[in-house]
Amino acid sequence: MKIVFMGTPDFAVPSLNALFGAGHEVQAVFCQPDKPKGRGNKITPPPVKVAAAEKNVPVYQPVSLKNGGEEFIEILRDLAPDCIVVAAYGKILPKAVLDIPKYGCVNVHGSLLPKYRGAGPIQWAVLNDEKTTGITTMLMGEGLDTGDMLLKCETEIGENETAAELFDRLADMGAELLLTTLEKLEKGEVTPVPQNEDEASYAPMLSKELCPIDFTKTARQVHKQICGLSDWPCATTTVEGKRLKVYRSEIVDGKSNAVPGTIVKAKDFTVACGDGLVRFTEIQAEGSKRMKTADYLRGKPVKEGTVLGK
RNA sequence: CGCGGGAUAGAGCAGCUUGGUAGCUCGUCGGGCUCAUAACCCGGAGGUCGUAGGUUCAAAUCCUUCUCCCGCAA
Repeated sequence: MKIVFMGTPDFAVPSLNALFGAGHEVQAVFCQPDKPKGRGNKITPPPVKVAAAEKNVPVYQPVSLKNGGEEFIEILRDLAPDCIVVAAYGKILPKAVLDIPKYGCVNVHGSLLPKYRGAGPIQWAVLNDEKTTGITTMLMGEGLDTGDMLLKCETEIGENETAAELFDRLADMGAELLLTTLEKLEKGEVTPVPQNEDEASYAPMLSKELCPIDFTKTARQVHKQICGLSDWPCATTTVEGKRLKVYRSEIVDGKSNAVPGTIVKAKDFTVACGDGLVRFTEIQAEGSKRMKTADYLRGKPVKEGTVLGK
């Protein structure tokens, strides 16, 4: 098929590469403009742009497809793709674009729609302690992730699985499901199913306001917060006034009457929550690298009785 | 030129202010104790102190260059 691909972050890269691998003709790639990022505010190209450049595919980075994006819509009309594939592109496509391809615009979304529409479906599924999540492919409509569904693929979320790990798994699953979807779409073997609006929920982009750990919550809630925010933006607390990022944790059997946030076992960084205990297993201190908690404690032991977050 | 922290043995750190013997916790190897052990005791190996210069009788330490890593803010 002649395909135009639209996507921006890492999540979209496996899908793009899958299109190449399956022999589709990728005519062009659209992604967000390069943005200042990280230390020193260096201009950084999105991962999809890098992946496309390796294959020598033309890359377009319109600021908008709605206002002032007419020239890009002309480009799309001239290319006349059979299908536009969208994976975490980060922009709403106007109807003028949706109407161009013969087979429509196919979106790869990281949740079991209609749940978790929006920019952060994978992380929110972990944060909310969902047992399963998955990938949904759909024909895009004008709303935010509201289009008719094509295929789904479900997977379990591991007890200690971080959002980053799930993210990688779903990106690969999405790539696979995308190929299947295109195949069936071309053969007319798939019937679009409307989403049930009553079951819809919204998963907004994560913000750093979610990061500070509230130890008065249950151990399970704290644990899932840590998993869901890892690697980014990452759950945080403080030790003796210094910031500590927590990348991984485990729920520990047992109870403590200590004030929530108290380190009850210094040897393996077990902390009391409102109900139950959690153990940090991978952390990062200010100015230091991310490391296993055991490594951290060798150089900077913590004291039992220390209360975190103060 | 956004702000700041860092690079020392396989791992994590201290030492730097006030230059002068390479230190701690752990791992590793050997030995001992023990019914036994991830516990305890004794001993050993292992480091161009990130790179390149400078100052000095002498630099991990003071000055400058470069590289890499990290937090914050966007």
